[in-house]
Amino acid sequence: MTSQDVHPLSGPVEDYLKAIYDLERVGEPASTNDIALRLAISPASVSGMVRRLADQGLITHEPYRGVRLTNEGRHAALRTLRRHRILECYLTEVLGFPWDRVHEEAERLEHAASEDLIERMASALGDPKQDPHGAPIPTRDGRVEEMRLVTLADALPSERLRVRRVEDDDAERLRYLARLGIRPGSLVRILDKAPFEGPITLWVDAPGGGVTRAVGVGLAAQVFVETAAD
Amino acid sequence: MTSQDVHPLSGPVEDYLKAIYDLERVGEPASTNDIALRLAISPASVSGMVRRLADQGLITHEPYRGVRLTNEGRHAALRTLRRHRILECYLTEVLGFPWDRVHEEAERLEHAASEDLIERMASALGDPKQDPHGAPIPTRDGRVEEMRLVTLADALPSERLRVRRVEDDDAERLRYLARLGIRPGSLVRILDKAPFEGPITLWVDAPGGGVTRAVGVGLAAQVFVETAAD
DNA sequence: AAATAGAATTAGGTCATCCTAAATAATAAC
DNA sequence: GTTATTATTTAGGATGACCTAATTCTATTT
Repeated sequence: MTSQDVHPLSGPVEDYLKAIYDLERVGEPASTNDIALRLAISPASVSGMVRRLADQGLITHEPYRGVRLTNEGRHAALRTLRRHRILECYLTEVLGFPWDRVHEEAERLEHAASEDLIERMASALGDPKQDPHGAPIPTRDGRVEEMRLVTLADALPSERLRVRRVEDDDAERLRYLARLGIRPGSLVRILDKAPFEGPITLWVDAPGGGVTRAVGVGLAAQVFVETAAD
Repeated sequence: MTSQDVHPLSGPVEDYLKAIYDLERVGEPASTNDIALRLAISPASVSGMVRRLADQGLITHEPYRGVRLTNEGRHAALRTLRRHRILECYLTEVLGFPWDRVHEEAERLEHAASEDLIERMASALGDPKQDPHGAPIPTRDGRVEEMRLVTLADALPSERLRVRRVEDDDAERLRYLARLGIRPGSLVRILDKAPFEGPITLWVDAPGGGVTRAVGVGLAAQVFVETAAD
């Protein structure tokens, strides 16, 4: 019987909680600046909202040290994340949305869709475990296993790597990655990493032999990989 | 190249336009009070919003005489109406939503769904012409044929009548109508209209012979019928 | 023509969410 | 350990969308 069961959270509030969840996942409490950067709003605005979220018991705030989700806040964030990711799955798999446009659409729908709608979509899909970009979908009761993955920027040369997840927040990046053949499930191998943050040369598996590609460190940091099983 | 192509309309604005569209359909320009009643907000708030809508060129306002949609406003209203009704169809037909709950869900989603999403849903459904409650769905380019129908409260006894449409804005009413066997497509005949706004006695066609039902005038006024071709 | 009922508007607020500019606190650099 | 840099917060505003209470307008009734 927590407060937001009665008053549903506003769109902006849900966005803050998602952002904080994501920043916190890296380890440190989320800083005002990071939240501002991620939501593309001014730090001053974040300060204001942070107070309100803390008042509502969704986060704890140690001034100048950052912000952490309470259990209630984390649950709310995971509910929104589940909505978002189920929507992404549904839009791609059932309605044929292109890979690079589901994020934006889901970003708006997630605040308007009822739990009931989301669960109907989830059932229609057979309860998917990952969204189209490889992000894990929280369960109804708020569990996720966030696999801790290495990015392509951190991985070492010569091992065979399986792409597991790519950041989905930039449509153009997604289109480019798709053109390179990099998407969850792809098999890649780092051939070379140029020094001074230079380009990373990759072998990318493809039907009919692989191809060689080069990507910058910035892009590589948005691609999460795992050592390939076989 | 009208203004709202750039700045999409807010949820509340879309709701005002829908309400005005619906009120205007009856003939007279929409009055402040009627709009307020329909949106369940105070008349004072409507006065304020009306000024803004007029400034944006979505309506014309003759003070103390009412409000009319401009072409631009009408188009916006019809776009929203199309969204709403396609959503209702999709929710019932594809996702199995119950009859009485689609309105509420669509009411929220219509402000968040992109045209693209709506058109994908429409295609998946084979471009439906009516929503689950019998309301006509505007075309992409903003055409509707609003059939002018008579309500069950105004219809005369003894003719065979075909239910064409029911108001969808009250879930409880919809559940009750369904229990009575009254939904678009149903065949009914008025057996008796008690005086002084008294109950209307109906014969309602049903599998395995018809049944007799009685409804109040208020309810009957929410049911639109046509003389049955049979 | 004056009085009055009802509808619409204005006046003055609130709340959530954003903003910029200025002030302050924490951290890092010398 | 003072100074500079950077992060954060406060001060003061704006906007959109609502509110209640008071006022003004229109239309109707006498």
